[in-house]
Formats: sequence, structure tokens, C-alpha cells
Amino acid sequence: MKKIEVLTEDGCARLGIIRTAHGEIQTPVFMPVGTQGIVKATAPKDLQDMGIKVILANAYHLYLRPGDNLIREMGGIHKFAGWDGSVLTDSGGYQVFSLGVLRQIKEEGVVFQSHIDGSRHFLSPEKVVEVQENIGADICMCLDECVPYPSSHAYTRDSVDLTSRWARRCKEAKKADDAMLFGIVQGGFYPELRIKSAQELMEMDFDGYALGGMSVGEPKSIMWEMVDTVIGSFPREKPRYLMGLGFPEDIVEGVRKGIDMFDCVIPTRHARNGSLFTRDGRINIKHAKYVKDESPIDDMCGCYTCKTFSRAYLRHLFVSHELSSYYLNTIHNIYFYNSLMEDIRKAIQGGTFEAFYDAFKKTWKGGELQDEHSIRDGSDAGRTGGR
RNA sequence: GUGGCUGUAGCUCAAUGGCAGAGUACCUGACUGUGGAUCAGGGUGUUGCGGGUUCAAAUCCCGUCAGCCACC
Repeated sequence: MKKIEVLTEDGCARLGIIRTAHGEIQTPVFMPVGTQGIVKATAPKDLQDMGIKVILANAYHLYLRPGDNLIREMGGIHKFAGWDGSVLTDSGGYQVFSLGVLRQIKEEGVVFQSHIDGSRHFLSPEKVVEVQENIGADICMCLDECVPYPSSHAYTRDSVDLTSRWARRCKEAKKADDAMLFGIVQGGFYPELRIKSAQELMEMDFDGYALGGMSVGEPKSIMWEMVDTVIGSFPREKPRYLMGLGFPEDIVEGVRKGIDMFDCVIPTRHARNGSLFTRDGRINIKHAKYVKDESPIDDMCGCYTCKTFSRAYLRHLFVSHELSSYYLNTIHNIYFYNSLMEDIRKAIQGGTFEAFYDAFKKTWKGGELQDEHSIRDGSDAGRTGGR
């Protein structure tokens, strides 16, 4: 069954539509992270006004607090959190990885301690699906094991096997017909294990395929090599989701390779840390050099923050720890990412994505020190992809 | 007016004759399926000022200025 309608393709880049119980999502799409069902420092209306169609919530966090059963009693996450758009929930597999000290992975599932109160919990693949259905997610993710970098071949192989067994159990546990369930490809940075993982998941026929365990400390060129290794084998009519990425340059690169969906904490977390995106790269609003800067963050940006405030005032708000700083910065960064995705879709639609890609590479300066590194890696990966 | 106490980084304060330090603030960097969190790096100084003693003074002596307290 068709889970994404591919409207047009430009090279490997795809323009498409994913239809969920809460509307249509044009792809390629960037999903802002809203762990608690809401994007930090914003209100749902702000995102709706910008044209955001889908956010990413987190089953692990919502399970611990306020509890998935409570959310179900309150009518589901959409009603509870006042969000009409689509919601994708991450299963908590990544939290098991990132909160590693507290966890124990067994065949049955994961035992872990709450980071909130230290209480012990057990999450199985079945439980994770139940939690996401209670929450009322439009797109659910399987429980997976995200292995650190570097990990041995033997450990990674066993981990892929476990992730596949868990994926099958997730698939069998799923009841809700109106929700999709995505499988997550693991395999660390061993091409044959990535292929094995992808093939085993495809045999189970998920609604979409995610690439997990990326950007965990490995060189970017290796990460893109893994994407190249498996993406060609994915079915055309299923969404492809690169989990946890990334910076604008990562997204442009991913789209070029055929990725449809992205999520990342960067635009929102960086906003709260004063790091703001412009069409040339990133600036940090806390820097003293902006103390009398009357210009907006980006004079080409159409967001409320840029239309209303100077860098000088935004710096003042940030330095003063004024709450509005987090709001205004977040609004800007999400608007920036959304505009980037609109531009990308427009380019694919017009068959000019390659030109867009080249122009982006030429003008984009990434972050401060991160710049050269990212662009160099991106270029290498780009050549590989072009062959 | 007399006596006493205090004066060191933007702020609060350490260092009792031996390389002028801490917390905070500030400056800089990191952050990739979110802790507005956190982590890493940086000392930014006429030790109120001017003399003196000493191999060596924030430290001891003299003078002076400022703030505070007590007493005329």
C-alpha cells in the first residue's frame, strides 16, 4: 500500500505527499522536535501560521510524564496538546542510548531508570507500540537499539538481529489502523550490516523506513556512505526518514540522496542557546559585536522576529535571560528551516534541485568552526552520490 | 575634631613578607530520534593613591584620599 505519493523526482530527490489522519504532509519535510507534544518555547498556533504540518514527540518522555494512559484519557495528544497537525512519536530507542548509564538491554526489552525520579521501568517492543497508540501518534516508530560509535562488528551484528526481532514484535503488536509504523534501520557503520538490517525490515513491510543511529560521533563522510548503501533498496512508495539530522547542509545533502523526512533538535535547541540561522550561516546573538546592531537576524527572512526586532534588542533579551528571547529565537529558527524545505520542494518541483544544491553549497557557511569541516565532508559525499 | 575598622578582577571576597587567586559576572567554542540544561576554554588587575624599609611588599612603616562605626 502506498504510504507516500511521489509527485516528481529530480535526480534522487523526491517531492511527495504523506497522508495521515491529521492531514497531508508535503515532503521533503523537516519535523520540529516537540518532545512533550509541543515545540519548546512556542504555541501550536505559531507553527500552524508558518505552515508546519508535523512535529515529533517522544514516547519515552510522555510515558514517564504525564503517562500515556493519562493522555489517552484526555483524548489523545492532539487534543491534549492543542495541535491539529500530524504527530510522529519516537519510541524511546534513542533515549535508551543517550541515557545509557541507566539502562539494561535484554531480549524482552529495556530496563531503565527514570531520569525524573529514578523509578525503574521496563519497555518492550509491544509496550512501546501500546504507549504510542495511547498517545495517539499518527506515525509510530519501532523500538530499536542505537549502538554507539565505534562499536565492534560482532556487537553491531547482534544488535541488528535484536532490532529486527523487536521490529517484528512491534509490527505484530500494532492495533491502530489509522497510524503508521516505521521500521528503523541500524547496523552502525558496517555497510553489510546496514544492508542486512534494511532487508530484514523490508521483508516485514513497514509503512516507512527510518535510518537510525546516525550522527553519533562518526565522521560525516562515513554517515553518508551508510545512507548511500541502503537508500537505493528502499521501495519508492514508502517514506524514508533520516533520524536526528541535522544542520541545513545535512538536510540538503539528505534530500539529494532521496530522504523524505528529517527531524532535529538543532533549530530549537540552538535558538534557546542564542545560535540563530541566516541564509549564509549561523550567528550567535550573545556576541558582543551585536550590541548596537540595528539589522534583523536575516534581512531576507519573513518571520515575525526578523520583521520586528534588531539583533541588538534580541541580544539584550538573550543576555537578560528574558523568556521572550527563547520564543522569538525559536520562531525564527523554525521559520528558517521551514523556508529551506519550501525552497527545496520548489526546486524539485521545477526540476532545478541540482542548481539549488550547487548554489546552496556555494553560499552556505555552516557554523563557525564546524563550517569547513561540514562543507568539505558534504562535498565528498556529494561526489560519491553523483556516481 | 579624636579614635577605630575597611579599601585586591565588573560584583562578593581569599591570599600575613616569597610567581595575585576563587565564586559569580563577562568573553569564546561545543551541542544532531531535546534537560531553557550541560560541557570545554579564557583572567579581563596601577592590590585606592604617594613615599619608605627589604634581595623581595597586597602584606611591614609614614603620609594621603574614600567609605563605615564609635566618641566629642
